[in-house]
Amino acid sequence: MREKRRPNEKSRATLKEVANAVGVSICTASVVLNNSHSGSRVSESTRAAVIEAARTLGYRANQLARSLHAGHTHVLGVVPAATDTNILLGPHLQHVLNGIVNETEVHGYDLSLITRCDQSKPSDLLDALLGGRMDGVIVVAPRSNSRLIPLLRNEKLPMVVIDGDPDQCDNIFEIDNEASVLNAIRYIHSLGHTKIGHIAGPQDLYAARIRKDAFFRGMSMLGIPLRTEWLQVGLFDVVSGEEAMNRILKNDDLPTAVFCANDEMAFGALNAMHSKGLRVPEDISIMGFDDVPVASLTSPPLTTIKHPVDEIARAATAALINYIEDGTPITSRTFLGSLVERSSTGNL
Amino acid sequence: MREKRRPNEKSRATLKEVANAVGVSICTASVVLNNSHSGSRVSESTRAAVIEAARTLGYRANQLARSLHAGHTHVLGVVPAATDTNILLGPHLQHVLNGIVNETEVHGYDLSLITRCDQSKPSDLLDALLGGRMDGVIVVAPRSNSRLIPLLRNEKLPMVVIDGDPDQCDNIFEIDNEASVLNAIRYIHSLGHTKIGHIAGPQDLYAARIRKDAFFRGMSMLGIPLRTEWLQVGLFDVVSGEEAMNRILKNDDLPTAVFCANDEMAFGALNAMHSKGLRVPEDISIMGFDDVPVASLTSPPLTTIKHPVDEIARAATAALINYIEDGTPITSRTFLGSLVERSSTGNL
DNA sequence: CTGAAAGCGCTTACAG
DNA sequence: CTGAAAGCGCTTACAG
Repeated sequence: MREKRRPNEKSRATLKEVANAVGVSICTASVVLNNSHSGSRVSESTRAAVIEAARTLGYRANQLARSLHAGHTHVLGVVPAATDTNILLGPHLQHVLNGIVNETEVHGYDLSLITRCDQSKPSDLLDALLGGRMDGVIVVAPRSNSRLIPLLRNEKLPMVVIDGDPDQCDNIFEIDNEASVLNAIRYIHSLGHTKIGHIAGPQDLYAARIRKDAFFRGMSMLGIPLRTEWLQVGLFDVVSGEEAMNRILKNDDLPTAVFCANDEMAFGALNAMHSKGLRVPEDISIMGFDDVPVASLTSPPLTTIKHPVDEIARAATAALINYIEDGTPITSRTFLGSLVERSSTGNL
Repeated sequence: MREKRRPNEKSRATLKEVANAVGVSICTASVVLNNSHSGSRVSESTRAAVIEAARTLGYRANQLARSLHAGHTHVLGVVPAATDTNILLGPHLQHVLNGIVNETEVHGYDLSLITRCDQSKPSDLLDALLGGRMDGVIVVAPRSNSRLIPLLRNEKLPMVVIDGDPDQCDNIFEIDNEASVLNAIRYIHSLGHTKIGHIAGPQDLYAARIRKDAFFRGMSMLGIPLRTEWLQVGLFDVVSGEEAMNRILKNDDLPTAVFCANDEMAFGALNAMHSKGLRVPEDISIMGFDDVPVASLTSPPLTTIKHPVDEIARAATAALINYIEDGTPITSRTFLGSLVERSSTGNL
C-alpha cells in the first residue's frame, strides 16, 4: 500500500493548524469560519485573527469531514444508461445531463457521474451509490434488464428516474411518448400518407418499446394496415438507422413515409435515402423524434417531435432536491412533446 | 436547520451495528469486511458470522469515513469550460467527457462534475475543488480570462488541462492545432484555391486563437494574401457560424474556400450557403475542424480535420491518475490531427 | 466570550 | 485470533 501523502507534498492546512496559529480552540475557529450563531458569539479581535490566519494558511474546510458530520453531501449521483462503452455519447443523454447541471447549479449541488456501468457489477455500483457520498441519485434511461433498478428500489436512497419504465421504477419524469407518437402519426396521415413504415429503437429501452406500441395503436386508430416488412428496429444511433432504412428499401413495394423513433436513426435513414439516390420527401417522407439541435441542419431539415429534455431533466432534479431537503414527496410527471414541422415530410 | 434525518428514514447500517450483531469488535468486523491481512487473521466462524450479518443488515461502508481516513477518494473533478449557461452542450465537450469516463472507468474512479461555473465565484469553486473530495482535477478548455486557473496553479491539487493555453497552464493535453491548421490550408491550396476565408472561434479560447494565428501563418507561408473582409469571428456554434458566413457573403468579391475553426461553425456556414442558394463546393468550398460525428451527415458531408478527442481525454486522465497514484510526473502532450476528405471541398 | 468533549464511521498499528 | 485506542477533520451541544 502506498504512502498516504508523497513526502514533499505538504498537506492542506487544517482547522487545528489555524486554531493553533491564533492560539484559540478549534471550536472557536470553526465557529468564526462558519459564521454561525450571529455576531455576538466571538470577539471581534479573535474573529479577525482567525480569518486572517485561515487566509494566510490557505485553509479550506474538508468537505469529507463536514459531510460525515452533517449526514449529507450536496452531491447528486447520475447513473447514465448502461451501454458497453461510450456511455456519454448520444445527443439525448448529453441534453439530459445539461438539464441536470442547469438545475443543480442553482441549488448548489455537485454531480457525481457514476462511470462503472450498470450491467457489470451491480454490487460495486451499489457500494458507490450507497456509500454516503451522494444525497440522491438520478437514473437516466435504465434498460429493462437493468439489475440495478430492483436493487435500488429496496434502498432508501432518494431517487428519480428520467425515461424509465413505469412497471419498473417510481418517480419517473419523461415525455408523454404515447401522445407524442400519436401526434406524429396523425400528422403524417394528414399529409395523405397511408403507407407508413417505422424504425423502432432498441426494445430493451422503455422509450423505444412504448413508441413502437404507440405507433401500432396510432395506425390501428387510423385504420391503416401494418406492414411488417416496413417495420425495422435499430439501436437509436445513426448507423443502425441507416441499416434499418436499407432493409426497408429492399422491398419492392415501398412506404411513402417512415417514422423513426429518434432523430439519430432518422439521420441514418436520410443517409440511406441519399446514397440510394432517393429524394426526401418526394420519394419517401422521413420523420424523427427528439428534435436534437442538428435536426435543423440535415438536408432536408428534419420534421420531428420536440422532446423537452431540458425541462424534464430540470424538473426531475428539482423534485429530487426538494425531497432531499424538505421531504416533499416526489410524483412522477409526464411532459408534452410538440410537432416541429420542417421539410423532410411532404404531401403525398 | 433541518433534521439530519427524516424520522421514518432509518439510517444505513453501520459497522458498529454489524459488529454488535455478531458480538465482536468493530475492528474485527472491519478487518473481515476488508479482507485485509490474508486469511489467518480471523477465525473462519467469526468471519462467516460477520459477513452474514453485514449481508442481512445491508451494510455498505461509508465512503466518506473511509476517505477521510485514507486521504484519497478515488474521484476526479471535471471543470468544464465556463460559459454562462448550458455548459455541457457542444459536441466537443461531450466527447471530451466521454473520453474521460472511458478512462476513469478502467481505473475505478468516479467523476465529479463541477457545476458552479468558473467565472462566477472562484472562491466557491476552490472550496469545492480543494475540500478533499477529489484526488485531482481535469480542466477542460479554460477561457483565457479564467480566474480559476491562476488560483489553482498555486495549489497542490493534481491537475491536468485539456485544450489549454501553454502560457497559462501546465500539464496540457491537446491537438497540435498549428500543424493541423497548416495541414488544412495546404490541402485547400492544393485544390487550387488562393481566395481563402476563415471563420475564427471566440478569441478568449486558446484553441480558437492559435487556429487563427496558424491560418495567418499558413497563408503567408504559401504566399497567399490575407483579405480581412473574408475573416470573421464566431462563437464556435452553428448560429454564429452562419452569421459569420453571411458577413463574408456580403462582399462583392467572394472567396472560393472558407476554413472554419470548428465543425459547428462550418455547419452554420453550410446553412448560410444553402439559404442563399449557393452550392458547396461548386461556389465555395467549406472546411471544418474536429470531425464531430454529424460531420459526415451534412450535405454535402464536411471535409474537416479529425480531432482525436477521445485519445486526448484518455491520455490526460491516465496521466493524472498515474501521478496521483504513483507520483509519475505529468508531461504535456500534443496529438496529431488528420485530414478527413469529404465532399464540402472541391477543386477550383 | 471561549473551550473540553463527544461524535460522524471508518481503519490501522499496537497489544495481548 | 481478537480488542482497546488513536486518529482522519470537522461541528455542535454543553459548560463555564
